[in-house]
Amino acid sequence: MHSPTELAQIFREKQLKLTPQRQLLFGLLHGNNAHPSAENLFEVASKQMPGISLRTVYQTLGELAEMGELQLVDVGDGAKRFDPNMGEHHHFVCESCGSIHDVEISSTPKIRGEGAGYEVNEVGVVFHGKCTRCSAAIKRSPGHQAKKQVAKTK
Amino acid sequence: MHSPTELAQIFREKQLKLTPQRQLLFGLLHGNNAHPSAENLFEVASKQMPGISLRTVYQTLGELAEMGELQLVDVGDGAKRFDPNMGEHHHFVCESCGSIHDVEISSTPKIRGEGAGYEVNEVGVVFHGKCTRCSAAIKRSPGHQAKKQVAKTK
DNA sequence: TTGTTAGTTAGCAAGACTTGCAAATTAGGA
DNA sequence: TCCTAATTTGCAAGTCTTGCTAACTAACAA
Repeated sequence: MHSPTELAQIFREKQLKLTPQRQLLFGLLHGNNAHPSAENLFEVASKQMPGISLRTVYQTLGELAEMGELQLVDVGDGAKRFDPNMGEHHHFVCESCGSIHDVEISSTPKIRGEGAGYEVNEVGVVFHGKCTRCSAAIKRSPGHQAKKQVAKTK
Repeated sequence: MHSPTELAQIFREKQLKLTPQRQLLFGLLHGNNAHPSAENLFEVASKQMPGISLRTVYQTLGELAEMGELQLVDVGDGAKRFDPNMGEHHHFVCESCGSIHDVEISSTPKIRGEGAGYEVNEVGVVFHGKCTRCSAAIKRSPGHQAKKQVAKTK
């Protein structure tokens, strides 16, 4: 996604208003590689701007996604995640702490037997496993699990 | 997933009862490659057994999934899909009609730069595009889209 | 065939995540 | 400073799923 400054420019050109809520969110999202959900962002935003509405967060995220500034990531835990990294990449989901990491893959998989005739526009790859931190934590203290960080009971 | 007969055997061994509801669902799922949602199955089941509860469908699907008889597929359209095909395979989602197809891939993608040290347990690959039928339909009548089959407004 | 009981089903309420709607605000130009 | 279209809010409502519990029944013994 573009920088907050560039986004301001883009919004101005589109006759969209540069509200404090939007500016705050631009800042929170820029360079954010934590793959936050709308709720996550709302919590953080609320600290800097008490009173901001969750509805506004959803609204803004939706607009940015529609403008191609954000990528929606769905790891099947119930809530959609927003990723400002628009470069081609895939995701690793830690089944222990729930964290999501951007990863690159050696080569994009292809459907075997092209006879199928599918017209592929996009390929999504999601790895599930244990992240470096959790994997190490388990080795350190067998029998114990790292605490959930982004835990979701879904 | 095992055949209805085999499942009956497995359930018996586990002291689980062979209710008509379960037997009906075993039959509806066996060999089903349509990737139905709980609601989908409920609709079909209701025709053969009016009065069956959606709650029961969820319950049974959950049990089968837990027993490793079903695979949960999430294509991000809101509802979980159930796939009795437990063999290693991936999915193609038609963005035109919403249908989901099982596909095999030429080679499982790997995370680039193993230095990351992730412990991968599972890799999910989802292709998005147009299925053979929809792709052909578009060529036949430009400007028109095939009707949604498994449409979801999510 | 009947009785017993642990396992099941059916309903309904409730929870999580989103979105639609309408009234109240406000950014930004005149 | 004034105006107006764009925004923000709060709340209701919708979708998918699960928790809870009373009523029911498959499975087995007598």
